[in-house]
Amino acid sequence: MNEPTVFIVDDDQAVARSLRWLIESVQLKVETFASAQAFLDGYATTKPGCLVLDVRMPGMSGIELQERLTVQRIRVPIIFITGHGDVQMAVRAVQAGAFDFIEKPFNDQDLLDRIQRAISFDSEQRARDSLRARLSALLASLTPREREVLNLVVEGMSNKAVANTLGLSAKTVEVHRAKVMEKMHARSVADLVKMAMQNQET
Amino acid sequence: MNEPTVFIVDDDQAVARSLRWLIESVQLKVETFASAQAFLDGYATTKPGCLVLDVRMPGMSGIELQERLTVQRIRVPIIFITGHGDVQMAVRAVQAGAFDFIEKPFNDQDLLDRIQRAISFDSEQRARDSLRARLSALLASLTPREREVLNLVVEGMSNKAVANTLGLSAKTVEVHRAKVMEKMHARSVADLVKMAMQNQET
DNA sequence: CAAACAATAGGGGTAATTACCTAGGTTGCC
DNA sequence: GGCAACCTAGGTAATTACCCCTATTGTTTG
Repeated sequence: MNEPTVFIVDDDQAVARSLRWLIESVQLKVETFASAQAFLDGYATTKPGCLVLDVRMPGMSGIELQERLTVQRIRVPIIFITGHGDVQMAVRAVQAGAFDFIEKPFNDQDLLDRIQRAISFDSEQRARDSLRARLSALLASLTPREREVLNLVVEGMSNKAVANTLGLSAKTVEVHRAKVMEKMHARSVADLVKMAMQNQET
Repeated sequence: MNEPTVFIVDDDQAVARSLRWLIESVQLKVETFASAQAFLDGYATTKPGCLVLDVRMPGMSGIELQERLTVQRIRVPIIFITGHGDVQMAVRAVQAGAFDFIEKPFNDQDLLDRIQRAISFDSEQRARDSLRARLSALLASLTPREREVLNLVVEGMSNKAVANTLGLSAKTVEVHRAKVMEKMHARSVADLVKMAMQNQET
């Protein structure tokens, strides 16, 4: 599960086989799918790696698959492969977040290089995502009241100001605040502010 | 200076004229340049707007101009216009930050729409940049010692901890800290942390 | 229904921050 | 030389934050 996989989606089995052969030659794990739908059904988002995707396929096209993945917030890096140069399609795909877009015939080493870059990108992205997920989990463990207090503390308010804003006694705010610090594993207000900022930036 | 300008760079004067006519028809300011070099020489980075740029030109190409602008950190949004579809070039240009890349013949309204989007993007980008510039100016007004103290405070350290780290008395740290708050126009540690974070994120 | 949790609030004490004052030593510049 | 800045540091008092305790009320859940 930890080592990256290159997912190949191509309806042409001969192409898929030769891609598999090429990519396996550099000791990368490969999984092939004969259609976009097969990929949607069979892909486990927890697996790191990247997607090598044919643009034009019967049924769901590669572009449509990209759209579906975007809607589902699945952000596996996509390297499109296309047989015939359509500039508009390529530009739109890249603007929509495609990692790369290359034309056949391509240079084998060039493709391998791009795959390596896509895998690195995915790895960094997963690291960022896992940080954010841990943060969200911490925030989710707060009660509604604690979240309110947290927000006001992050705004720079003192306990007394928070108490006035929420119509509570200063004592109660102290309790909530201490609980927030404990639950968030924060040792200072600075930590809290940093966490809150990181969380809202996506 | 405040209203956006569409900069057109095209060696074909007939094309430049017809683009100017099209764009001026929607009450946008236009400046035309007959070569990439002319644009580099004549463009004032303070002017908001976007760049409509021909890919292929004698002398410096549109792509080369994009590279030069990137090196000089000039981030005017670029809409490339090309006569012949080169997928690799389009993809590289977009990956390098081009705002858009369209082929001739293009739909007039489509181009105008993209220009409007580019102008909006530039406007937002300039707003972000000016915020960052103001922040940098505030930070630049700090003395070296104040900056050290700021960094440690942002790390979440107490005055005493800062004093120990820097080999100072707690009293001295208090003075620096107060001066930092005043110079940064911050009313709380939370403000300081936010400013420091925004500044390091580019 | 008992146990756990959430929200409320008080007492009492220590530590830290903030605001106000003074003041000496160094350095760079006109 | 003198002025302005920076860095240093002390006193004092008010405010605020942090920590350990108890306690009541309501809700949720096994």
